Amino acid sequence: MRTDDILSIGQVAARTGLAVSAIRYYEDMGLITPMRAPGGNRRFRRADIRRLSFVRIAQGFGFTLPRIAELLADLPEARTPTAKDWKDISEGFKQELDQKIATLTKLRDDLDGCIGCGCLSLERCALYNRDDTAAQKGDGPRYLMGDTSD
Amino acid sequence: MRTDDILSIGQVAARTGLAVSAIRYYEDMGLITPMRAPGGNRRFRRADIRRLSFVRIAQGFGFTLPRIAELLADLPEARTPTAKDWKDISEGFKQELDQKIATLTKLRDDLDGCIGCGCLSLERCALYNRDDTAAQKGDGPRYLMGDTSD
DNA sequence: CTACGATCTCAAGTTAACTTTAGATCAAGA
DNA sequence: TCTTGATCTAAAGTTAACTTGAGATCGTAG
Repeated sequence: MRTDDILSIGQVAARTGLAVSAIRYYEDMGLITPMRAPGGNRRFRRADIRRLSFVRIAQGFGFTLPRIAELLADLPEARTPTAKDWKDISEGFKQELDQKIATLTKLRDDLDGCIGCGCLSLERCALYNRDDTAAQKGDGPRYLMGDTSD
Repeated sequence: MRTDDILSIGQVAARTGLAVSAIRYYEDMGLITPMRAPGGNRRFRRADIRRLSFVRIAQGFGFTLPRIAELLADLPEARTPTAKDWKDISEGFKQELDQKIATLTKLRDDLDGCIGCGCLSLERCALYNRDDTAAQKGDGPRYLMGDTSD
């Protein structure tokens, strides 16, 4: 009994942890384009499963489905892109990732500082007070991490 | 003309980039509890603004408002928590952050590898094919990064 | 005191991302 | 062939996170 690398929607659901309905929805949204059996049933190749993996991960970081669709449309199987096109696209995404990583890391490190000092209150600690001096000196200071403007 | 550290909802909206309606909504959800002027208008202290910052950042990483409310309820101004309580809570959040950072970093690095090799197709590259050998040898392999199960 | 923009509350509407329902068809074992 | 579970489509329902609208009140420059 071989799995043969071609899966039904139920099998894909089991492997990815996604609901069958969600997988169909993603197809409607253009995130995947599974093949069809003669009878009409969807047939998933491994590439489809990988795309679904990517969807789940990206979604966990706040990317919207349209944005993910863009990334998936551009990244693999793009038709005759120049090397530069490819690189530009990937780099753009990479920069987004870098940005997110930086913000998250900062958040974590601020938290680390807070835990380390044992003050029991973020109100009086690193995460919240790193701008205290700056705040004294004017009208529109930008507090906190990475200038999300407060 | 001092800003005096107490702001109206409109000023907070201007500083944070949030819509006035969103700020009111966050109050309904229990994320902030601004003071009130005698007439009933909301008055925001800097602590409120910081909480709103935190909301925006956490939201950008896919945390839900109820989850953020939990974090905000537990982290600052908790009433008489033991040092251990505090630490446990913070560490839990820190672990979530670490996890997310790890996943993101991996995603980025995989992407880096792909760009580096110039193959022009993720289909044949690191991000997608790191599991090829494992896939050959069985029935339920877990592909891709960090075992999100496909 | 009088405007008039900023806020207020409460209720209803919107959007994204799915899920559920209904009724029909596919697929594989007994 | 029959039956039973998996899939199919299309449409309607759900939930989170807001926004919009209506009508009243606040608050401050003039």
